[in-house]
Amino acid sequence: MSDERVVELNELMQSRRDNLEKLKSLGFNPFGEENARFNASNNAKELLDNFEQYEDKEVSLAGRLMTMRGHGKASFANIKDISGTIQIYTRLDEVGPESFEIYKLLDIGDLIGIKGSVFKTRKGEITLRVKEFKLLTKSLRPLPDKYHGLKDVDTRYRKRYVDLIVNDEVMDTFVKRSQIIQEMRNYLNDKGFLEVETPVMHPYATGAPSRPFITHHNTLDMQLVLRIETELYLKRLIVGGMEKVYEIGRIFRNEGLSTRHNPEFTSVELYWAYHDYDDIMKLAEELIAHIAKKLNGSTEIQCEGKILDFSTPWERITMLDAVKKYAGVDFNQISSDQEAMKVAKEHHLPVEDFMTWGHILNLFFEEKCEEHLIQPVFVYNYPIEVSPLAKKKKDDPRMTARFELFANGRELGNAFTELNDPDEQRRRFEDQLAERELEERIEKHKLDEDFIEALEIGLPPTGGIGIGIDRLVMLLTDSPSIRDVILFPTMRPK
RNA sequence: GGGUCAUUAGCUCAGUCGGUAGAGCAUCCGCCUUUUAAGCGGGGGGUCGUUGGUUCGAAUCCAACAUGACCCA
Repeated sequence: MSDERVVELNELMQSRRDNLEKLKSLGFNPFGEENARFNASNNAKELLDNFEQYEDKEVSLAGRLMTMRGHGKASFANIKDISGTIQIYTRLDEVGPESFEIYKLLDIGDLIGIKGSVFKTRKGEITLRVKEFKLLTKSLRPLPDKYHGLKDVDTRYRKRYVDLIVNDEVMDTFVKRSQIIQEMRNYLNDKGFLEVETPVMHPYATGAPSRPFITHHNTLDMQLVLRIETELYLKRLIVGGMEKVYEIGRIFRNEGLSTRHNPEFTSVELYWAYHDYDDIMKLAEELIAHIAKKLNGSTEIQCEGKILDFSTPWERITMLDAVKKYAGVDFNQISSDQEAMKVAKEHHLPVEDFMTWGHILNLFFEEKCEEHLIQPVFVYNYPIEVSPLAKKKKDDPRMTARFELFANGRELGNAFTELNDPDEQRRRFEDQLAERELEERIEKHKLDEDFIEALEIGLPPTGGIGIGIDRLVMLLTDSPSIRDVILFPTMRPK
C-alpha cells in the first residue's frame, strides 16, 4: 500500500485502518496469525431453533458482525453466518476492561469468533451472551446500509460477495442452485448414469446453431473454439459402450445478453442407449419432479405469481396440435412451402426466404404458442428442418422423434431419439451448413467427419436430452433474470 | 442494432422555475449495562457518471460518450 493510496481512502475506510493499527499496537493483528482456526460448536440457526436445548449452555459461533448497538458499558450486535443471524450481548463486567477496549475497535463487517452462553432478552430475543471473543479478520471497507441493503443491480452483479453478505435471498437462491444440481446428480447416479467430462475446447463449432468463442493454442498453433454443446462427444461415448452418460457443464455461445441469455451457461445433457424419446420424456418429468420435491417439499412451485404443478405425468401435445390450438392454424391443411409462407405473412411472422413448411410451422410455434405454455408440458414431433440430429418419424417423414419441454412460457429442455444413420446424418449436416450460408449468420462450422465415423462404427438406438440448468434454477427459485442465478454474470469491465 | 429510463456522500434516496447540494443509515466525538431500523447531544464527509456546449451563472437545459436496467429486433 503506497502512501498515495492511503491519502485516497475516505473517512470510513481510514477509520477502519486506524482501528487496525490500534489493534496491532495492542498486540492483536487479525491478519497476523497463521493458525487462526476457530472451531464453532454451533451455527446461528441451531441456537435459534433449539433454544431450550442450549439455554445457559456454553457454545461458540463464528460469523460476520452486521450491526452494532452500543450502550456505554455494554453492547448488542448481530452476527451472521451462512445459517442466519443471531444477536450477541457483550458486557464490560463479563469480558473485562481489556477485552472491552478491543471490542470497541470492532467495525461492522469484521469476522469474529465468540464463546458464550445462550439466553433470552426481556423482549424475548434469543441472544448469545459473550464470555470471550476473537477478531478473526478485520473488514477494511464499509458494507451497505443495514436497512436498505445493496439495491444497485450493477454493483450487485459486479460485487457479488457484497450482495451475498447483505441480501439473504441472494444467498438462498445460490444455495438452492447448488441443491438443484446435487439432486440432479443424485437422481441420475441412482439410475446408473455415468457422469463424464468431454472437451470444452473443440476444433470447430458443431451441433448447435450458434456462434462460438474463438481461441488459440500456442504450441499446436491452432484455432480452437469453446464448445456450444456437449452432444456429439457424449454420443461418441454411447458408441463406445457407456450406455448411460451425462455431463453437467459450461456451454459458451457468442451471442447477445438478455434476462434469459448469458454468454456462458450450464447445461446437463444425458444419453440413454437402447431407449427412445418416450423413455426420455418419462425420465425428464420424474427428474424435475424429484428436484422440485427435494427443494421445496412439493411438486408445486410458485413462479411469477403463478402456481406451476410439476407432478407427473405432464401434459403432452404435438407441435401441430399446439399451433392449431394457440395460433388457429392447421398445418395438416397446408401442403406446400408456398402456402405456408403465405399464411405466415398473413400472420406477420418474420419469415426468411430459405424457409420451408417445417421452418414455418416451427416459427408459428415459437411466435404464437410458447408464451401460453405455463404449466409443464412436452411438445413433441418437431419438423425435420429444425432437428438435424433427431431421428425421422417412420409414419411422417416431415417430422422427427423430438420433444421440448416448456414451463412458464419458456423452453427448459430439448430431447430426441438420436439419429444414428451415418449417411442421413451426413446429409442433414450438409443441409444445415447450406442453410447457415443462406442465413449468413454462422462462421467456422465444419462437418464433423469423426462423428459420422463414430456413427458408422454404430450408435445404438439412443434417447437423449439437454436441459438448461440456469433456466431450471430460475424457474425453481422464481428468479426473473438469468443474472440472478449466475454468481458472476458476464459484464462489461468498468 | 433501435427505443425508453437511470447514474447526486460508503449505502438508500430527495433536490421545485437554472442561482455552486440535502435527509436517513454508516462514520467521528460525548452520554448511556436487556437494545433491536436502540436512544440523546454535537461534528465531518460531494469533481452531482465523463467530456463538450448554451448561459452572467448548470446537479438542473442541449449534445456526444461510458455503464446499467427495461422493452423491441
